[in-house]
Amino acid sequence: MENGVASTKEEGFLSRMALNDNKAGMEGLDRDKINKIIMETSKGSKFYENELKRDQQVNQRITKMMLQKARITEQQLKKAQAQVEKVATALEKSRDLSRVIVHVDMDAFYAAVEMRDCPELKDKPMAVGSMSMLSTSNYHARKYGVRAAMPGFIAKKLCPSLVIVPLNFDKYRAVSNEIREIFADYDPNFQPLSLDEAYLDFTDHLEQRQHWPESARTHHFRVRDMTTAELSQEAMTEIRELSPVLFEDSPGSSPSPVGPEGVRAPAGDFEVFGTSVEEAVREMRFRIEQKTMLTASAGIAPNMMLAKVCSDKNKPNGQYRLPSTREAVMDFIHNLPVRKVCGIGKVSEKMLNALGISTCSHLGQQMALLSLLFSETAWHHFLEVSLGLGSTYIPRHEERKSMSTERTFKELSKVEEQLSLCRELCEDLAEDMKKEGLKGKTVTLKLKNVNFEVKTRAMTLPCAVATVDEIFAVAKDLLKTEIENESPQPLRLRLMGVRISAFASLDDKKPLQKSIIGFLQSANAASKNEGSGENAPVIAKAGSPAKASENNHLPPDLSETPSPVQAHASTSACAESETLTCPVCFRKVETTDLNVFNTHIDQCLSNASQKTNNGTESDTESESDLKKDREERAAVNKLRRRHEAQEKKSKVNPQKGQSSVKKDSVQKVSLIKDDNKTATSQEPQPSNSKGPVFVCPVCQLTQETHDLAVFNHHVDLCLNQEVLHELGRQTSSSINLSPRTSLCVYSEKFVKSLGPCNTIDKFFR
DNA sequence: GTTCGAACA
DNA sequence: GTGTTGTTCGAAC
Repeated sequence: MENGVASTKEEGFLSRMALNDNKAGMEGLDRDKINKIIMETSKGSKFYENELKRDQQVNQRITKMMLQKARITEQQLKKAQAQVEKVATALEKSRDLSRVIVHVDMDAFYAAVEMRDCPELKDKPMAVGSMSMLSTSNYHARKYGVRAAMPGFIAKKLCPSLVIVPLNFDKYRAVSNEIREIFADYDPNFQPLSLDEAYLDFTDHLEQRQHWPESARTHHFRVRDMTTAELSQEAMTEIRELSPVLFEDSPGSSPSPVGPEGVRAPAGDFEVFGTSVEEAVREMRFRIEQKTMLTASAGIAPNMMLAKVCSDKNKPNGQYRLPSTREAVMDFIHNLPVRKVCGIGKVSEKMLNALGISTCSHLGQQMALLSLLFSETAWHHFLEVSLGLGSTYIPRHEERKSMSTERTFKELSKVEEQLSLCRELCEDLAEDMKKEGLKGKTVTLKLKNVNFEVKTRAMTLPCAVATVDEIFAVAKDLLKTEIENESPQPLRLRLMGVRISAFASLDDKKPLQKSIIGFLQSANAASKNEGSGENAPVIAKAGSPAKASENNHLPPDLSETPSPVQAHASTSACAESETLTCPVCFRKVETTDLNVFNTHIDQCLSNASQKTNNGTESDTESESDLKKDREERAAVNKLRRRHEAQEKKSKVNPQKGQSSVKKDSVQKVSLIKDDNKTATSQEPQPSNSKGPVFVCPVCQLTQETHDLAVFNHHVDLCLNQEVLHELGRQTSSSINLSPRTSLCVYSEKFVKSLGPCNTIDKFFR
């Protein structure tokens, strides 16, 4: 109520830096004094400067919004109002008050666990985390303004006697498992939000509960569960004192005091809970407390949005039920600060405040305006909030959409260190991916420099990847590009992260993967037999049978790590086009079904390998087949030699030596060359070489690189494909190209190419 | 459809 | 001495 308005009239300090007292246990604090200390401690730091910048950006957004508002006509507003009413009517129709949704939230969870395990902390202001960052604080500390997401060193300024306890996730996870077991008794499909929070649908439980005998609603105090026979009254009192570790003055509805329905045995060793919602929830909280010696708070409401707000109402160690009537809901919403609503954070709050909106009823009053100033998704959400609506269905199990790992460190500017850190992150990520059996197509690199500026760079591959080498191949390229873009200045990093997303289900990929590996295996065997110089080692690396499925045992040497193309060659192929070209017979396969395509390749491969086997292991092969085979090889070698000759010339002078290249493309290449003539083809280009984009003269596609060497690789690659297709045209009608010959065309350059891996994709088209 | 920054929990 | 993980959205391309 009061806090919304306060941030609109901030004087001099950044609203985003100021104390966020939107948290239980933080009412009635001396905000001004606390904010002064926060500002004084922060001022001048890089972090502060960045926050200042971001605050100004938000202010600009607000200015823009206000200008937009000023241009809105009466007529527009009227029309908007009609539209809003239409949507509101529809929403109102869908209002469902029949579900009983509960949001449970452990009180100051990490801090409470630490206090439970170390009673000396009980009466001290304490927080869990480090000097850099606190995860949570106990209620003593909150009185000083110390709260979650506050750096420890600032907290120490606010409260010099603060005890900071390091995080112990294993412990919290163990407790979390304990409470989840209890949740499952009330709703087996409960949705955990974090280690200490969950949504539960109590509807079904309550229905059954009505028929439960008292015995099923009777729960014992902890002492009863102890194996030791009888505990003295003193011992029991002691345990009870330990239990609500948090506070003396809890707002109410604690699981222990008897409610109207509950029955407490005189000795206090068991309690019978009633059949109402409140009783059921109180029982759940009681059981949590008995099991973990920690308290929880809960909110009971007809939907998730409201339940979450309600669980905060009587925190700590309390619960609040919002009756399931429209009237009660609307009353509840009326003065509710918008910031209390899940999804409305400090930026949205500030923007709404600028429009004079601080409570949910304001929201309802201004909906027409909001519908003109905010996106559809945003104003629909606002409208729902203003009507007290939220989801009544708790999703069972949401599938993960991304997985990431990131690390903050003290300044890292050396390229080698950055690369090796990047690899470490990829190793961690790959390990996690393996645990969940995931593969993803999009790799995102996250960088934060010493000025706290965050950048993300992503690359989507045509095929899902999972191993260290595959992920690192992409992340490394992304990182290298950023390093190049910054050069000659170094990237001064304080954080690096790697994320993988766009998951493919493993079932989709497995069969095809087998095929490609088989493909490369045959090739490897063939190339060894043939002993054909340059190709052999490369093929062996990408597709040697032992390493094909798990090629994360490559040497850690950075220069030896595979490029994305190589990574793909070893794992997968994707097909998203309408027709697919078989890499073995070069015929177009009219399908988008990878399994069908796969079967086709398998067929081709088995034909081919039969031929190969026959050739090497039996004498039954006909002369003509042998001859054909030799012809194929001769053709491939001839084309390859021709291409190599062209390539040598083009390395020296890209304009020449590419006879098949169209004129206009050549001009583009020469333009690029002029721009880069000072750079050697081996070294990353300095930032001043940004100039024109590279357009491949063969495939006509723009290449995302400023490095001529990289670009050359790509052109080589395309030329190789030309060779392939030329060969394909020559042979598709009469000669069935065997895997070993077609594999010869995977020249070293192809496999080593740094170019984007859609080249492989193209190959399969 | 992809990429990227931003907001949010 | 200002964290980590994951999701979602909107804008730009």
